[in-house]
Amino acid sequence: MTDLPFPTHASYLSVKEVAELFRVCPKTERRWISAGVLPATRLGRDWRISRNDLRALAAGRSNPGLAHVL
Amino acid sequence: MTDLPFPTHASYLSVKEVAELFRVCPKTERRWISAGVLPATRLGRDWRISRNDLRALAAGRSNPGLAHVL
DNA sequence: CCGCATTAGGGTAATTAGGGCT
DNA sequence: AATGTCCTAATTACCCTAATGC
Repeated sequence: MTDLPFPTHASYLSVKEVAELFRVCPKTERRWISAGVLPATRLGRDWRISRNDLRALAAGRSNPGLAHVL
Repeated sequence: MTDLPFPTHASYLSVKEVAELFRVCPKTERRWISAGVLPATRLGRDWRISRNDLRALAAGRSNPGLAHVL
């Protein structure tokens, strides 16, 4: 049911994909990257976010629901 | 047939959306989050509630109908 | 090399979180 | 004790244009 906006086996996600998953504006996500809150790698012009770093971002505390998705 | 206040396939919901679903003030819901009654993930400034957690909560409260919708 | 499509980045208005009070 | 309303500060979303890659 709750389809992921990216392949389940993907290790690196685009800004757009992460934005869709968490329902935030891509711009906000780029702000997090600029602020160093969300680690990301620049590939050419755009950004790639690693799944592990994404977990770390949201899993500051216990997040049962997060494990199901990431 | 009841329209949900959020996209059908969304994995994460905003406080506002869940508040509309339960028909409570967003502030009340944030209090539930603070109290640990409702698991949630903080992304930047905002909170996101996992759909799975919401299902679990509904099921735990013997609310099969709601759990089905979620 | 040119045009098309997509993403990044800037500025501004709107929304949210949190505290105090009822 | 718990919920809802009012208020403020900070963050976010929407608008646009420029830049990059294909």
